[in-house]
Amino acid sequence: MSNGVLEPLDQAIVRELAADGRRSFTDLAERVGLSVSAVHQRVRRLEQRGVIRGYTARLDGEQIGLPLTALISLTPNDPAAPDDYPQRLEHISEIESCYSVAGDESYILLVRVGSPLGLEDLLRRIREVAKVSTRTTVVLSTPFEGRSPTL
Amino acid sequence: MSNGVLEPLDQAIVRELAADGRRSFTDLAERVGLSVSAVHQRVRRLEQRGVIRGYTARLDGEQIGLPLTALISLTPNDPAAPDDYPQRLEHISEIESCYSVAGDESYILLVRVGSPLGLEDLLRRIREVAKVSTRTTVVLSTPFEGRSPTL
DNA sequence: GGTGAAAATTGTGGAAT
DNA sequence: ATTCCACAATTTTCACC
Repeated sequence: MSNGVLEPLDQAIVRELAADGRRSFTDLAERVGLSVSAVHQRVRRLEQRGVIRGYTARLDGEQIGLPLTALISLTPNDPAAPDDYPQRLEHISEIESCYSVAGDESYILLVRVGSPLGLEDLLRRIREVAKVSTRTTVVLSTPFEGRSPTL
Repeated sequence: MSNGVLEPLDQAIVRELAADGRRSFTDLAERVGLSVSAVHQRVRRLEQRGVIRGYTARLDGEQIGLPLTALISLTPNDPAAPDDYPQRLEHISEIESCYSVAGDESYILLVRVGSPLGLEDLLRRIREVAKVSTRTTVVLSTPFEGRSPTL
C-alpha cells in the first residue's frame, strides 16, 4: 500500500485531529475546504487504514493520582532467551509505552505510578515477569508532552 | 485545591475519555450512570480544572511520514548556564515530549522524524539552540504506546 | 471521490428540584 | 449537583454526480 506520504487533504484532516481530537466534521470540513460528507468519509477511511489509531483525552498525571513518571531501561538477564518481552509486559497497566531500542538496553518503558512505593512494586513485577534487570530514570517535571507532530 | 484522588464518577468519565476521546456524552452517560447533562457539566469542569488537558488523535508514525522515533538525552555543555532548555526547545516541532529527569542527564526528549538525515539535522539544531551534548537512542519498533492508564 | 439534503442522534443551556 | 426539557448542531446515511 501507499507508504510514507499522505495525500494533502488527508494530511490536513489528520493534522486537525491531532491538534483537537474532538473537532466536529462540520468544523473539519470548513478548515480543509470539503463537504461534511467528504470529510466524514475520509476520516472513516483513515481510521480503517490505521493512519488514525484512535482518539484519547490527554490527562494531567498529577490530578488523576499518578504524579510519578519514570523511564525504565530493560536489559535481559539471559541474552539467549526468546524475545517475547512486550507480551510479558503488556498486562502491566502502569506501562504506558514500550519501545524496542538500539543501544545498550533492549527496551525502554514509560510508566506512571502513584508513589515511590508504587514504583518499587512495579519494578519488582517487571523484573519478575520479564527476567530483566532495570535502570530507572525518574521524571522530575514535564515541560511538554504529547505535542502533535507537524506534518 | 483537591489534589491526588478524583471523585469516582469523574474517575470513570476520565477513564472512558482516555480510552476513546470521541465518546459521546450520551454514551458516557450510560456507562457512568448519570444523565447526559450531568456528564456534560462534569466534563466541562474537568476540562476547566485541567484534569483533561485536551483531546488528540493517535497517529501511526509510519503512515504519516514520520517513521523514525528516537529518545535523546541532553547534557548541558555549561552546567552553570541558566536552565531555560524547555523554552529553547519548544519551537522545534519534531520534539513531541520533553522530560526533566533525575540522573546523569538533564532532559530526555522523544522525537519523531522522517529519516536518518532528518534526525541528523534535528540533533544539530538541538545542540545549537540549547548548548547541550546529546546521546541518541533510536527506537527500532514500538510494541505499544500511549496506553491509557488504569485509574 | 465528491455533493447535498433528509433523518437520526447528540450537544447545549436554562428552569426546577 | 442532578434531572428534565426544548432547541440548536452534528452525525450518518443515501441517492446522485
